[in-house]
Amino acid sequence: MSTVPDRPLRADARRNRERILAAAREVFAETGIESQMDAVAERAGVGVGTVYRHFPTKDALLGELVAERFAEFCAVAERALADVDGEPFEVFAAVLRDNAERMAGDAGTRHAMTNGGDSVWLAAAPARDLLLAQTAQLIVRAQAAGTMRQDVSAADVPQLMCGLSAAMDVSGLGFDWRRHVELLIDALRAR
Amino acid sequence: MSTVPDRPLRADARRNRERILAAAREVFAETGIESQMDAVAERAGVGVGTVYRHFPTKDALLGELVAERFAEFCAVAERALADVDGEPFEVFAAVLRDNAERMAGDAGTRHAMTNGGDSVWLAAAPARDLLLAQTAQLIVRAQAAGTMRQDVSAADVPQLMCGLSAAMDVSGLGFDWRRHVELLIDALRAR
DNA sequence: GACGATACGGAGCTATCGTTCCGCTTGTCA
DNA sequence: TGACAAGCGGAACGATAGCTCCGTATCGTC
Repeated sequence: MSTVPDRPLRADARRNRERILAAAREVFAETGIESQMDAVAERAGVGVGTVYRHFPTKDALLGELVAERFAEFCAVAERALADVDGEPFEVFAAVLRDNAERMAGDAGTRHAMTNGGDSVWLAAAPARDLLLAQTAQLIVRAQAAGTMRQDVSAADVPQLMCGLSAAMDVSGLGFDWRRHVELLIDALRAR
Repeated sequence: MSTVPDRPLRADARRNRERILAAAREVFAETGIESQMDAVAERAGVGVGTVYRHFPTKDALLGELVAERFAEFCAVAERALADVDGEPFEVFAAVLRDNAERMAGDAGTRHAMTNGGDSVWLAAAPARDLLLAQTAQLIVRAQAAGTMRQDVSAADVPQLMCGLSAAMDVSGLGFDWRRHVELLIDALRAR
């Protein structure tokens, strides 16, 4: 997972690495995955060469960002799992809403998910696996409480969420992703 | 709306136009929107210049294909509207399943919808508007029958279907679009 | 069958963008 | 403070892919 250097980085290198990641988050979020490496470098106040010193390819940089985002999703799910008082289906629904909100603010990850190559996914794979396992636990709880459809499986969720995320980018008029999430949540609710 | 020439095309030109469209459908469906114009030309047994004579830009060609697909969707919806005997919600659901099936077999339109520029949508706009109107009618019927959620609006449908279509392309393991459609249909069903 | 308009082919132009290369700078450690 | 490794900058390279240009071929008409 990600690029963990053997030796500690020099102070300026560490600083630049963070700057590059921050710049990449911004630039890709604004202009999408098509943004150029030069744009990332410029935003970071750094030369392109420096970007490539830290991330061997564009996909590696994208992968790092996606991995970070998935780590966030995992943290959200972790907190939800720790909540043993809330109604299980509502806890699950809140996770979906939260993740959707994060995706809505991050065009970069959205584009990377739908257009990025396998290499992008590779970097995020461990976090994705963890997230799937956490999702499965949340589902089991809600099903035990009888408030979620019994036939829902953990695999349904990423599929629906990927669809949601992609729909956010369709350049049609008046797409309302909050409405979309609610419809998906209702689809999974027991009836 | 598409390129309707003022004068009738010469016989060979008309033949080539059809060949190019057929080739484009195939190539884009197989390799996605990233396929090169040269590949389309080769498949059509034609030079690139000829492709550009018929379609001024790649987007124009893509737009034509998307417009054709939407025309198909409209035809499906038209037939559904003519069916006054079937249970209205099931008639509506059948339209969704049918359209999903068509999208599943056409990577070109899928990619054009999610990655194509506004110009691609422009060509399909009239068909899209018609489809939306037809969808609205199908919805009204099903709601009148009490088998569809009362709060569903016509705008919900393209949003969900775009998401479905995009999810088909996510390079994760074992995505099952048929399952996805059924979940969406259930989301809209009255409870 | 001949002539003009229409259409074709495909080599090559051009712009874009990821990536590399190498001379220069800066941090670190003794 | 000096020396050396680590890091930096950004011009330039090369591959890709959309698109153009124009000499040649084909169609429709008289």
